[in-house]
Amino acid sequence: MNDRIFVTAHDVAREAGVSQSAVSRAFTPGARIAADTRERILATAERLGYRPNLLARSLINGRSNIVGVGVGDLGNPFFVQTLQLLSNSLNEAGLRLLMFPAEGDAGSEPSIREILHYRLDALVLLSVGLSSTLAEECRKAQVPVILYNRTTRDQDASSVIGDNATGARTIAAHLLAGEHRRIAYLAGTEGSSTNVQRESAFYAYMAEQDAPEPIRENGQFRMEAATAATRRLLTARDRPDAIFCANDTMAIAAINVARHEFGLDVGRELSIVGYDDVPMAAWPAFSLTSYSQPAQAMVDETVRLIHALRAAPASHERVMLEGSLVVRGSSRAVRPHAA
Amino acid sequence: MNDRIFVTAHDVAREAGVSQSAVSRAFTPGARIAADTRERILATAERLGYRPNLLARSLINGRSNIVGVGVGDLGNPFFVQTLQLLSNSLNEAGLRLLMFPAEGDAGSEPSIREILHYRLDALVLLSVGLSSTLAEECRKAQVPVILYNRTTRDQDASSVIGDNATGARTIAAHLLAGEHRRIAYLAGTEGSSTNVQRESAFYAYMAEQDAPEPIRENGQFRMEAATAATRRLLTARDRPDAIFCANDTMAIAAINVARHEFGLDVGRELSIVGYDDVPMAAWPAFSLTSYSQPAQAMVDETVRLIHALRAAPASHERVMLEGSLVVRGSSRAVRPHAA
DNA sequence: ATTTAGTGTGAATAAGTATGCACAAATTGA
DNA sequence: TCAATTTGTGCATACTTATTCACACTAAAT
Repeated sequence: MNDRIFVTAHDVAREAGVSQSAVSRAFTPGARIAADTRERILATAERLGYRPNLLARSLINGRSNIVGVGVGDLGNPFFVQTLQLLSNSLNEAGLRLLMFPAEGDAGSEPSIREILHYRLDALVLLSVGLSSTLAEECRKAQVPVILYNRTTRDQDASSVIGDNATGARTIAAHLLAGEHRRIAYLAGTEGSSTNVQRESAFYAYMAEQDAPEPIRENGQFRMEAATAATRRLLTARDRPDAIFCANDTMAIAAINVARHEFGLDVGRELSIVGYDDVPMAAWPAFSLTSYSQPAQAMVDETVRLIHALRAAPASHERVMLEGSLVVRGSSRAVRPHAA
Repeated sequence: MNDRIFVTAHDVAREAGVSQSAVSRAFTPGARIAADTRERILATAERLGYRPNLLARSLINGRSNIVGVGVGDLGNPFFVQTLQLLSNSLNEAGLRLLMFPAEGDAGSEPSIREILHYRLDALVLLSVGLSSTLAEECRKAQVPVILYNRTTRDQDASSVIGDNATGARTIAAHLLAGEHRRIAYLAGTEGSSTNVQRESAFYAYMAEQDAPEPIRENGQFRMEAATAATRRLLTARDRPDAIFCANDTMAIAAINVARHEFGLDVGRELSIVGYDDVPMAAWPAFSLTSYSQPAQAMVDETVRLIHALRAAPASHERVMLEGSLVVRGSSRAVRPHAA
């Protein structure tokens, strides 16, 4: 059965005329070993094609140098961007990225449960919810959890998020400055902390300013649902003249519908604002006004947290980072000069 | 140092009054163990929060159930789509996905080399080249390599690709049918098999039909380079009336430049055709004519290959799948009715 | 009743590496 | 020169689980 024969430290030891311990030390930075012995061992190892078996190494020191990353919908460019940045940062930090789908739908949680037992250094969930049973599993398996772009009431998990309240309020102020009369809110997944924070801050600010209550539709943070929701909004009698979409994916769907199905001049007849400031938002085809999330900074914080949690697995920390409003052509910033 | 205490099979054994062997057998499907003993052990394990350590398990049976996936530029939606599909398929097949950046740039190869020694079941490279030294490393480490959307002369690697020659010829025929007079080819990364195959088939077909030789620019398969290349093309005196871009990412960059920087009516004044048929190509904002790659089928074949290579690591297989032309608004299919 | 086959279990070992401990050799200090 | 320290190395063990072997026992068969 086991027909794959690998070169082991013993093979190298025999060939180089040393003990297996010496081989191990040659590959362990800072270990006590003579320089020339080390050289000879490394040369022999190179010649035989030996590299330490990382599984065995992980088995001994109890940590795998692997970070689990659960991703939801990769149709969302914000996750893709995050995944790219995270992949690079983890690699530079000498950590491996074990990726798995974690849609929160059927069949995903068993997968997470399985993966937990790789002695993960940490589990990062990208915009994925943390069920209480999963939290319990992680606690049992002693795997620190970091929620990315989401929080939870559960105190066992760390999180890295943007300042959604400030973002939503800034956007509300921007839209009100443009003197829009009928403003809609295209919500993300109901119950997700991200949507709850953006929505409540948005509605609260509108109420503070005595603006009429926004029309509400739900786009699930996804393109298809947002497309349908935008159609409903634009078909309704009291069609809005501005839509705040809870993320950029939905905003781009909204632009597509408004421009190509309803022939609207986005930015003049209808303002559309998104959230995240994904790279695509800057494309001239969309020129989407958006509130940026500092993706690189959020990833940096995530990696810092991973290191911190390796030292103190039981601790937890909640990080919140600021973004900024990026005004582009999809929204008018000031009162229109002609009615 | 090792302050994370885990529940081991011994703990469960002691608690359940059996031996460690019995615990192992309780978790090994098909092992000889009495049903009631098994039940009792599983219940105890559940109570103690025990799950087998997958690292130790992998160490023993010599395979990790982990598949390494090297990704290049995640700015390319085709890779993102592939990654999403692959992630789901591997998960369903009980395999884990270890992702790492493999741009082919500096600093990436050491990472691959490191990762190889996780006893990977296979290494899948998404549109990433396989250097001869890396091929040698993989051979030494007995890790089968699968090149996805690329091939190599090296006979040690398996590959899954689309039929680039047929695709390029079909596109050439499509453009010639539209009676375009000046056709440009926006090339991908020089030397990549994907670009070589598309380019040579495209040029060969044009020559066969006695069409003038295409203008050539290089866009590196990337958006930024393609943007600059398109500017050069459209600024030149003999501006082309059609551009075949070697992938959709470059085609979308070309559309952005043509439409928003040069004010061209894409599809009437200038035809733009891509390759891959990524989801974005269907958006009305682009409506990009493209030659589809059967992403799901390619991923299915990849997973099938992984299983085949687990059984016979030394073998290799080259799979080529057919796509089809998807005509949309960015190109005219027939002769324009008015000159 | 006795052999045969089969079942369930534990002891022992193996997978490949890291590391504490002991000891020899080399170096330092007086 | 001798004690004290430092350096380099090997031996043995540990990490955790899967699996072979041997043994006790039950059930079937003659």
